[in-house]
This record gives sequence, C-alpha cells and structure tokens, in this order.
Amino acid sequence: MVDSNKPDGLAVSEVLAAVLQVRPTSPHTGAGEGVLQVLLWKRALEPHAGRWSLPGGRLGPNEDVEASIRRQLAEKVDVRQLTHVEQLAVFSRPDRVPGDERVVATAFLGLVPCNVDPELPADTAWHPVDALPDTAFDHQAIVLRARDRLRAKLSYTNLGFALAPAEFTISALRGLYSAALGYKVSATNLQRVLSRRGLLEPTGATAPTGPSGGRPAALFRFSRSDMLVTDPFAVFKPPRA
Amino acid sequence: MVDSNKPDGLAVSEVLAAVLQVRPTSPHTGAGEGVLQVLLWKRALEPHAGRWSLPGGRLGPNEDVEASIRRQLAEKVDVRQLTHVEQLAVFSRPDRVPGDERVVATAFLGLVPCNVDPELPADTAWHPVDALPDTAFDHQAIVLRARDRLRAKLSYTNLGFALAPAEFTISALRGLYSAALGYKVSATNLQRVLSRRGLLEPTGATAPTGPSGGRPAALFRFSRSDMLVTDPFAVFKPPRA
DNA sequence: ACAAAAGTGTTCCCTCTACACCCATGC
DNA sequence: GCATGGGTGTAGAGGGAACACTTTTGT
Repeated sequence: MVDSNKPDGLAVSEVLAAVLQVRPTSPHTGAGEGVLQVLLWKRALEPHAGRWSLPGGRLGPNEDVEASIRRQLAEKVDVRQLTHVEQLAVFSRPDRVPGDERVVATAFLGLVPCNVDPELPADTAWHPVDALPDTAFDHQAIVLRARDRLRAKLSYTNLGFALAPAEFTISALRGLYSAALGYKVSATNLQRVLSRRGLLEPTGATAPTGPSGGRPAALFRFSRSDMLVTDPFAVFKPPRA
Repeated sequence: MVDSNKPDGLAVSEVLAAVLQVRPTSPHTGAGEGVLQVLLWKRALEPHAGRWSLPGGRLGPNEDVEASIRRQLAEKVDVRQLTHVEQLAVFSRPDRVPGDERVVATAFLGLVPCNVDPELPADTAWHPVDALPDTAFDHQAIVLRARDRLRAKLSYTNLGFALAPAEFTISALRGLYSAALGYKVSATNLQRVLSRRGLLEPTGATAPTGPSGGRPAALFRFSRSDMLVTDPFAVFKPPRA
C-alpha cells in the first residue's frame, strides 16, 4: 500500500522503454517475413521475480527523461543503435509497483533497425509482441501501446526508416511493414506511396539475386532519417492558396 | 541548480493541464467565429511571479495522473465540465523549475465545450492561444503542444464533440472547427465528412432564425461523446476481406 | 419581391488499390 | 527456354474540394 502520510507529489520517477524490432525469422538470411519483437529482461529479484520486464530505471538528477532512457538502454542492454525514440505515456497507478515507494513511469517507444543484433546480457531476450511471456507490473500494457503507436505512425509518417537498414530492397521493406502492421502490404503500392512523398531514393546499386534466380532488386535508401509527418490531414485539409 | 547528492529518481511529480476552449468572440451571441483560448492562472509568488501558468499541482498519493488533474481542475478553477482529457507528454528538463526540488510534470490536454463559461477565481483567465501573455516555466511549449494535438485529432477522430455543445447547427460547428484548426472549413464538406462516418445525427429540431432572416438551421448532435479514431490509416489500408 | 442563411447536387480531381503485363537473371 | 522474383502500366473506385443551385425564412 502507498503510505498516505508522505508529502504530496514525492515519488520515484522511472523511465521504461519498449524497444521494438522486426527480427528476421531465419537469422542470416534476409528471407522470411520477420516478426515484431520487443526486448525484455527477466527479473531475478522480487517483486515479480521470474517475470519479464522492460529495460529502464530511475531518472538521474541531471538528465531529462529521454536522455535517461537512452543512457540506460546503452548501459544495461547495450542498445546504442536506436533509430527512433519517442514518449508514449505516463503510467502512474498508485499500486502499479508494490513496495513502500510510489513509482511513476514514463514509457517510451524505441526502434532498432532489423539488421542490428546487439549483444545482450544473459537475462535479456527478444520476444514476439503477439506472444508475450509473463510480464511484470503494467509492462504488457506498455508494450501494446508501443505496438499501436508504431502501427499508427507507419501510416502517416516516414517512420519506416527506423525499422529498415541503411539500404534495402522494396520487397525487404514490404516484409518489414507487413510484420509491423500485421497484414500483407503490396510491394507495388508501398513503393509508389513512399516515392510519391519523396521518401525513397534509389542508390543505383542492386541486390544480389537469390539462389532460385529472378531479376536482381534495386536498392533504395530513405531520404531522411528523422521522423517526419507526411500525412497530417486525414480529412479537412486546409484550403489551397 | 539541482542537487546531485539526492538519490536517483526522487522528484516531485506534478500534473498540468492546457484546458482549451473555442470561446465565442461576442458573448451571448453565437455569432462570430470564436477564438481558441487556454485557461491560465497568474502567479502571485516567486518563482516567476506575475507570469501566467497552467493550472495543476502535485500528484496526490492515492491517485493516478489523470485523476489528479481532474481533481485539481475541479478544485482550483472549478472546471468540472471537461469533455475530453488526454496526456500530452512529460516535461522533465532538470532546470525547468528553479528551486531545490526537482519537478517533473505530466502535461494534459483538456477540452471544454464552447457553451460552458465556468466561474473563475480572480487570478484566472482565458487567453488566446495565438497571443499568449508572458508564461511561466515551460508552459508555453505545453500550450502549443496541446493546440497541435487538438488540430491533429480533429482531422482523424470525432474529437469535435468535445468542443461543441450537446446540440448545434452545422454552421456553428464550422465556426468551432475553423477556430481550432486556424483556417476556414467549408460547412458543406464538414457535414458530409462527419455524416459519412456516422458521427452526426439530426435532432429533428431547428434553431431559431437570426434577426436578418434566413432559413432556420437544423440541429445536430454527435452520436458519440467519447473519443473515437475514425481514420486510422492515412495510407496502407489493410487489404479488404 | 428580395435578401439572407441553410442545405443539396454535381463535377472535378487526386490518390490509393488491384491486377495484368513486361523485365532481368539463374539454370 | 523457362522458372522465378522484380518492376511498370493502366484501369477502377472512393472520397474530399469546390461551386452552382435550390430551399426556407424575415422584411
């Protein structure tokens, strides 16, 4: 129970990140569709020993929440190659963490491109977002919130850059979008939609053709690697000048 | 300066709300376009005495952040008729509030329909979002974030219900959308877009006609008064079954 | 009758979808 | 040549923007 005699507002501020990645199903072959996974860490101590939780920790005195989560991901799980970080929400139920102290969490979405495979401590592992193990505290809700945010932003921003390697083929990109969104995306239309917005540029090179032949695929890169809202108006566009 | 000797994570958690309303320009006449305004409170004490700040306060021990901001708005500024409340972001720069204590703020967007005019304490007043007075701390950034969130969500959700009275004419609704979005919205298309999504239903009644004549306007209501995402996919719609 | 305000019908245009068809490579 | 995967052309459809036109009231 929370001690009601404490002065108002005093609480422990923690930061947590749902780090998502579309991980290839078969390692070392780019084949397969890939699965959207989240980085979790198995708790050794009570409370919730043995359950899986999100990486993070306490806010340091001289950092804001985003600096804090970046520092902690780098320190604890050696994830330094985040291509995108954004706040999700505050999770603040008074009883969300048992114990004497009140703990308020600022949750983040973090994205890692599919081609990086950071070295992880023994107690850390990737888990499919759609088949989560037993999770600690309210961390399952945070993971689902992260997944939903990613899905939404893939549809009206250039956020695909954060899932993809520096260079990629359209069909590889199609696999990333399909895995993240949870439904098949057409390569044809994916290329046209992204090209029309000026988000893709060809590198000029082509990918080596596969073992069963086929035309070699052209390589592309994203023209920007910071997030950009490309479709701000679903309806009610402002009148054109 | 923040004292670096304090234990990690301990901080004061505060909640703040940018309460927005499209306020009619001429009171008591529904005429005029209305202006998007925010509720601010003039600080009497240092720090930042004389500057305008957002209502809010410290998180209580037995409430989550949303319950806290609703309680504080009701207590301090007697705003009880919020039609929508949602988290914006955490503001956590170590130096955002001068003093011995570290203060981390969870900022909210709150919406009040245009027809309610709550009684306000003497030190509280509405200010146009596009002509803010001197604001305290980082509160100006919070207000702008709230405005941007409102504008975005008006375009892909039914959030208009939170700005409008229970019953309204299309042209009154047009004024609300125009004031909030910052550009003229066509009444014709507004009605069709909202109707197509099933968000509007006619009450059957009509509004009294104005002093200068004209056909009496039909009254409508929103069919739902909780927020609903109506256009989740700007592009990359899932394939139809 | 005329002005004013509300509401409807119609056209245009843009862009996403779907699917057929062409291209480049390995065997 | 033929299978395989990559890329392009093109028709179709849906929906929002714009604007002309009709409807209903007051004077």
